[in-house]
Amino acid sequence: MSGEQNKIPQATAKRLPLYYRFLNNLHHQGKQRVSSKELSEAVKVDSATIRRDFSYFGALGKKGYGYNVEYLLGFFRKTLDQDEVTKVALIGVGNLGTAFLHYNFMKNNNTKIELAFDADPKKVGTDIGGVPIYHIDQLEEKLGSASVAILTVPSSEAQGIAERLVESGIVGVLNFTPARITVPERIRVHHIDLAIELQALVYFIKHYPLEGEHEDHNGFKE
Amino acid sequence: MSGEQNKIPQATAKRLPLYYRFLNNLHHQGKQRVSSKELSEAVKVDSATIRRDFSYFGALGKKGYGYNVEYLLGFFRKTLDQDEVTKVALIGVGNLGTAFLHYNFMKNNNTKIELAFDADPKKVGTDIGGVPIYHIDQLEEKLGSASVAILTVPSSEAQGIAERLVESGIVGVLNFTPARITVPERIRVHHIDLAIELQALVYFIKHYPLEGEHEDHNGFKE
DNA sequence: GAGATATTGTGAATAGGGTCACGACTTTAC
DNA sequence: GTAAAGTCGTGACCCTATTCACAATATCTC
Ligand SMILES: NC(=O)c1ccc[n+]([C@@H]2O[C@H](COP(=O)([O-])OP(=O)(O)OC[C@H]3O[C@@H](n4cnc5c(N)ncnc54)[C@H](O)[C@@H]3O)[C@@H](O)[C@H]2O)c1
Ligand SMILES: NC(=O)c1ccc[n+]([C@@H]2O[C@H](COP(=O)([O-])OP(=O)(O)OC[C@H]3O[C@@H](n4cnc5c(N)ncnc54)[C@H](O)[C@@H]3O)[C@@H](O)[C@H]2O)c1
Repeated sequence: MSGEQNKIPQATAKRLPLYYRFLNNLHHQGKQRVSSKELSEAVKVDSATIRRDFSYFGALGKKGYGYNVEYLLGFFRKTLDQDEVTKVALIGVGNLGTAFLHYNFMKNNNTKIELAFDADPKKVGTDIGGVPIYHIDQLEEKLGSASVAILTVPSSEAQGIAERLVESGIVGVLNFTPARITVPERIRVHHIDLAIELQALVYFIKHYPLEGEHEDHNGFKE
Repeated sequence: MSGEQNKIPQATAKRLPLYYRFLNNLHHQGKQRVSSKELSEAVKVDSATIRRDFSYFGALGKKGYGYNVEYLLGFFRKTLDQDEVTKVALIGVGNLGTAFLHYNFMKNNNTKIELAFDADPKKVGTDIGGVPIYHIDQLEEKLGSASVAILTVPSSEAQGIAERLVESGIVGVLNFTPARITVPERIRVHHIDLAIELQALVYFIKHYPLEGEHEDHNGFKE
């Protein structure tokens, strides 16, 4: 069922939502055609990479012309959305979790946070941005057909909750806690570790200073 | 200054804060030695990769023994510049920005959000988690020696603010907006695009379902 | 319609990381 | 002291992704 358009590299798959978003922008601006070069400037991805990415889906463009925005958009809509909304559950309505709920995650895409869980009785029973908050004790009972979970609980709770989620049929986890959770191999876990992202950025700045390609050395002191 | 221990792969550099964090845990647990295999299980990184990562810094371990936790920790502290705090400014104290300020970013590391900016007069003048919030009009005036910025403004504002930040001497940006900003080459920008992370996770689940491989992949000889 | 120009799609080369597998060395057991 | 067990550091290999560079093909100009 899902295995037909098979060989798309993962790196490409991660860029698809980005392309999709920018194509939407272009479409709203009334643009009818776009070249890989233009798109490259907008999304900051090399134009050859864009052409290669698109080519995995066949010949979507026309030589000497570029790509038809509307056609491309329709194509991505089918490819990304699969006209099927994935239900997402959010666990841990604290600082981060609340922000995500308010963001009411996606306007034009295939995911929706349908429900949330917390251990705090003050939060249970309320809703944020239309998403109801249940008590974590009701996890198994309420989870329903949600297949993806966003994990924003304290890190000490992460492993235990992850196990319950897996038991309840979740197949993907977006883990914002610093804990590295252990789950069966069939479960996909993506870590987003904000503290590490910041530390890594600082490390790169200090250890791999980017040269401004112009020779103008303005005061890099030792 | 920074160019001596040069050839560390970026992938390695991104894992260093992770190692550091787990080594700290081990140290607090009173553990004195650790093998790459043990560490591997904790951080979910292949043990050969860990050894390779460490080896870029020289021979930090002892054959037949493993690594001395305290020594390794001291080494990473120096390498990651834990002693020297990088000042960070946060721009846009909305849902996400507020969460970050409350998190009071890092306990055991080298970065600190020192100040924040927003355009909303109701927020200006207050502080969150001890971080003062200034008006965005005072950006140039107050920014001081902050060298990194966290960007959590509406995406329409991102490019304009980024330009002002660059003008004011910022060298790194952690961009949480969906906008792809254009900056001089010497500026390092890391994008964290939460919507895309979620979409990509969903895409992977649908198109690359992980088989629950019962066969464990411990291809150890014998 | 012809020549100039634009742009794709892709083979080939390059870059970048991850993993295997084993020699070298250390520690542990007895 | 000797043998067994444990673990590192790394050469060799493999895989994935990126980039170059160009033939093929389309559009545009007049
Ligand atoms: N806020 C940030 O900026 C930030 C940055 C990086 C990482 N993180 C990580 O994200 C996670 C959440 O951070 P936060 O700032 O939102 O923390 P928080 O303390 O504000 O929120 C945690 C929420 O989880 C709830 N909770 C606690 N135990 C629970 C359980 N067993 N089941 C269900 N809910 C439970 C709490 O009631 C609370 O609402 C933490 O692991 C943190 O380390 C946060
Ligand atoms: N909240 C989320 O979960 C989430 C998820 C993914 C991406 N994002 C992105 O992160 C960014 C922030 O999201 P948010 O939910 O915190 O939005 P928000 O609207 O809650 O916050 C934006 C803040 O920026 C301030 N602001 C507006 N214009 C400004 C300016 N010119 N200078 C300084 N401050 C200004 C506003 O006053 C507000 O406080 C957005 O670009 C959003 O797309 C947010």
